[in-house]
Amino acid sequence: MPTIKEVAERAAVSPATVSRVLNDRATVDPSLVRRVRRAIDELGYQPSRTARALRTGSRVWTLIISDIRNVFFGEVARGVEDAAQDANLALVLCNTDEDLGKERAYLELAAVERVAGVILSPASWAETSVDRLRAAGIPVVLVDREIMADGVDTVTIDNRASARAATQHLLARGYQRIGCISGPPTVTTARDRRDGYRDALQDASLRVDAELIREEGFKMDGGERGAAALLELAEPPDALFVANGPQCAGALRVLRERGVQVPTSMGLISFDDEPWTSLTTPAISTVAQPAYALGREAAALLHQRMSGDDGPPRRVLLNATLQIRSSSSPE
Amino acid sequence: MPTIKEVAERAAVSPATVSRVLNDRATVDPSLVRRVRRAIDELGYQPSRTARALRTGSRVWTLIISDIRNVFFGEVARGVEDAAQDANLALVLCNTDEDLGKERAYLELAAVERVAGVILSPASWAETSVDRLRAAGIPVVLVDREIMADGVDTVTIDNRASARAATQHLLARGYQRIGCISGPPTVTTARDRRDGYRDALQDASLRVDAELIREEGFKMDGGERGAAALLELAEPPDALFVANGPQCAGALRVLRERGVQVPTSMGLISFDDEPWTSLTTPAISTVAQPAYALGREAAALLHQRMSGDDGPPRRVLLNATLQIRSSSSPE
DNA sequence: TTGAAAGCGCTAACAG
DNA sequence: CTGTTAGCGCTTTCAA
Repeated sequence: MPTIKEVAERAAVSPATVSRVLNDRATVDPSLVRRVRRAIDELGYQPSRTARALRTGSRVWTLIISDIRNVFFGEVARGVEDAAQDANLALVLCNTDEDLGKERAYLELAAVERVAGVILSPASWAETSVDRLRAAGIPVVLVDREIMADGVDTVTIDNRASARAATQHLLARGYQRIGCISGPPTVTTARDRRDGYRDALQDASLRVDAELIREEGFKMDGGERGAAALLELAEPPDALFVANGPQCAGALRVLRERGVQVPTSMGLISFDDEPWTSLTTPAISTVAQPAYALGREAAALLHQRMSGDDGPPRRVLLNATLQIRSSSSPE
Repeated sequence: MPTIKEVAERAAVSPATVSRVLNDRATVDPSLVRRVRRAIDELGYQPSRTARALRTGSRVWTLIISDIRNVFFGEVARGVEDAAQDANLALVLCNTDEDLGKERAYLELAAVERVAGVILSPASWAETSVDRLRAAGIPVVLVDREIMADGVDTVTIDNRASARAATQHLLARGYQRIGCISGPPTVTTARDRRDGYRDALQDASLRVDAELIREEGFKMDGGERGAAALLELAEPPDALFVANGPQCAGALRVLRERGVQVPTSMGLISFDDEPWTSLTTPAISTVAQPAYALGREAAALLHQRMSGDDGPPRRVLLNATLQIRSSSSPE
């Protein structure tokens, strides 16, 4: 791998001049520019990002998501990725699998590497800390989920309102006793979606029955456990509101196994409009989140912060939409 | 952020000694070690990986996958990730979305960054080139798919044999006219699965009808197009062999829209045992790939190469298994 | 066993 | 406009 020095020698200029050409500084004589460019081509020279980073700081963003198998985060990642490419930044993707230990390690790594910015979908509201990053002056944007510490930019949807709308939809269709499978209350999306569910019941002057609410892991097996528990109730629900896509797959599997008919014996609506939700029989009603847009929006915010914007922390809300299909119509 | 120099001053030693302690060189006096360790703790010192990389090369692996929304690659990534963590290496994940331009950019980036190793699921057999990496002495392992250039380690399943087994299964169940939806023939998995399908027909002394083979993109819309085209044939198939998970979702959507009954009017078997395949009605028979294991295996191979193993190129084959469900039983 | 010094490849001040 | 010089933070000779 040729270095800047070799290019300089070949072009018979100093390394500084090569550096200027490389960085499009206007103050170089056109004839020298040409000579340098030629030397670069002939040698197939590529500046070392490592060396450059040592001087100027990195051109890398870190995106830390909490579950790579959840299609939602895949879409978020694509949004961030496209934005990063537009901004000529490299993107490092990390997956915590909802594990606080892994998350800590990745945050630490980002701090140590002095990356240019971090987009994070935190594994927990109370325990996830971005202090190390902020202390190091690295801008952080949260996506999808929030944390306790304030002053951090976030991009989310209005989870509570969307959950409420979804639950109201079930009620409007005539379901009477609605169960809720949500995620760990240590995660804001889980908490907010559960609260939105409650809101809807209260709007309808229905009692909120604690045994109808199951807070399980945000993965497939969580949905399985939640559905199993609700079915075993003395008075089981006649409809289910489920708080994320993987959980919905799990819940559906259990309903199938036990021969519970959807939507007649059990109505169903879930967060996350994964591709397969329109393929089951019946097709599943969902809350469709603008996942790609969430990613892009978070990236845009991060970019602003990198460019020196130090205005007050922003909280961007995007709109989710109900995707009504047959799983939520009793007849 | 404190530097090695500040630690050295505080411990009243030279930076060289701090470096030795940092790297567990045996040749440091125990009392000095203690002093240095203390200084490190007190300052909260963390060595800069950037600076270190400039001297010693990076401790980063790059994993380049071709479609982040495909659950299969999510599992592969988890396998690589866990292995990387065990080996105390950072992992950078890149997604090409099957785009050769993006792929080229990521490969270039990996070369320029002089990463410690690359695991790649190439977007194309003929056009993907790892020459830049190999010229730079960076070890490469291919996962899931192969490329034309030889001498590169690969970890895959036996796609041809598995496709053949899947098609044979449909034949054994009595389907007579089997259609094939595969991916772009520029990708080895697509080509091999198509060939395996052909093998099965030939084994059964059936004519291979070219119009029954659709080679589309490896994403959902590819499956939609393939299924639509096959249904419009003068003599449409009575069963479908589909070459990947996203395509299967697309194909199924089209069958639904047109009211084609699975498995009675149309048998179905597909590669990739995605979580939802057991949830549709009927549940879908699949070729289950050991995705996580593929990732781990590729990582293990890369690790060997990093450790100086320069034996002949290896070709690791893992076993896939048929997951038979109701979509492939005509009665 | 330890320290001084050089250098990884690049950029930025400062002269000229 | 250009070159010289210094230095980013670390590791690694080489001497002592």
